[in-house]
Amino acid sequence: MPRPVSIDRAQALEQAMLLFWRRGYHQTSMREITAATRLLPGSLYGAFGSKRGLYLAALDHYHDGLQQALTAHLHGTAPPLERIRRFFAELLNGIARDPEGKGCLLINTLLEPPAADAEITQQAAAALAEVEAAFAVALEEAVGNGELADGPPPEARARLLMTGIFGLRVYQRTTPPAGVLNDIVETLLKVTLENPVAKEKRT
Amino acid sequence: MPRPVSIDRAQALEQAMLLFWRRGYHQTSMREITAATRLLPGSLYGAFGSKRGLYLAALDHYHDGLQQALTAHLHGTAPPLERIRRFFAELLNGIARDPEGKGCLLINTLLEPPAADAEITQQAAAALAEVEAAFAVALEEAVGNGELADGPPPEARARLLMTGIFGLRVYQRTTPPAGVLNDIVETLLKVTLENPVAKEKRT
DNA sequence: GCAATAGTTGAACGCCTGTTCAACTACTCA
DNA sequence: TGAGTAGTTGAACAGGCGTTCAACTATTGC
Repeated sequence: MPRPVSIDRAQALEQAMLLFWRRGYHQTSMREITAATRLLPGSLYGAFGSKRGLYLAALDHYHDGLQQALTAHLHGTAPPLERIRRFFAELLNGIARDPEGKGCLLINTLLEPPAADAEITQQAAAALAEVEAAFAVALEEAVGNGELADGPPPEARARLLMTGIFGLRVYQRTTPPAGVLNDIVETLLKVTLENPVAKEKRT
Repeated sequence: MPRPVSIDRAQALEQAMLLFWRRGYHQTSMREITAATRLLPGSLYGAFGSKRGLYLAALDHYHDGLQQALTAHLHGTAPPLERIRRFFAELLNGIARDPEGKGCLLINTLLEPPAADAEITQQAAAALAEVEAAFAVALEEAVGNGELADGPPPEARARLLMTGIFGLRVYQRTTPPAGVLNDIVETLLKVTLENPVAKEKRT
């Protein structure tokens, strides 16, 4: 009986997410979103309820993409340390392919000032915690493997890697000279993953 | 001949800085600033020109405070590694004393979305670069000292420490369980400053 | 005591914001 | 085919924004 939905929710979400990513929550106006999505305010409000609702949905959408990246690079069957290295290589790749310097939407969200909106903060933090958990699993595996010597517990090492990613995203905004970010990752992985008294490396 | 200035520029700057720190640039309105400083728009515009001018001045004001902290903790005469450890201890202290989770104004500035305002970004980045330089000096001294074994060059180690600070500020926003930030710093300092093949530690 | 000077005052400006809603439209089922 | 239904449309709303400026006021040098 009713008129069928004709708006492309997924497409709208993608456009809105890109806008929020580029310009942040408060600096993105609903009018910009209506322009980018070619939707009118009414449709947008019908589909997402409010600007905040749209942001939460955009965060979810970003989260989906992140999970795909995790599956592709961190959950594979390659040796765990190599998977971690690949994940960071992919991260650097992403930064290089991001001349606008958008960074990571989740991290941007956490740092976007008020941090007063508990639900939004919580959602971003939870998504990032998944990455940390994936690191911890891979690290534990690596220790079990003999690939990685004992040292700080996997959780501590995972947190250090996360801190590295977070820090990298801040560093990125200082528009550092080329190569600096790569050097940072190299040093970070060296001190975190190469243990001094390491058992023989597999060649 | 003229009527003398009666507004307290320093006090206004301090209040404005606190507001920007707490709520960010775009979410702080001039009206809030007039309320907090008990100044009227005209006086504020007379003294600082624009909201942007006021923000740049607030950034400078924050920078002054940071330089004092650097002098107090990083430029001392204690052994360099100990100075670095103290600086981080002070950082953790500051975070613990910041229940609002304001973080660091410079880092907040870098992550505040558009990053389009080159001058503002530049000013924040320059202030942070001073900290990095101070780390590098202390690290070089430590290597010269024998306190710190060879390893990654001082610049690389300094960048890693900065990345750690940046990452810590993001972590802080996820409202992690108590002790996690301390653990991160501990691990970070361990892997960065304790070299496996280190020469004898001075006791 | 009186100009001259410049800081102070706060109402007002135009613009932009997130959101609403009554009219309209396209579709389905009987 | 026609009634019913719900998605779509976009003008309009109230309120907030950064900023301005003409009137006012406090001070100083003569």
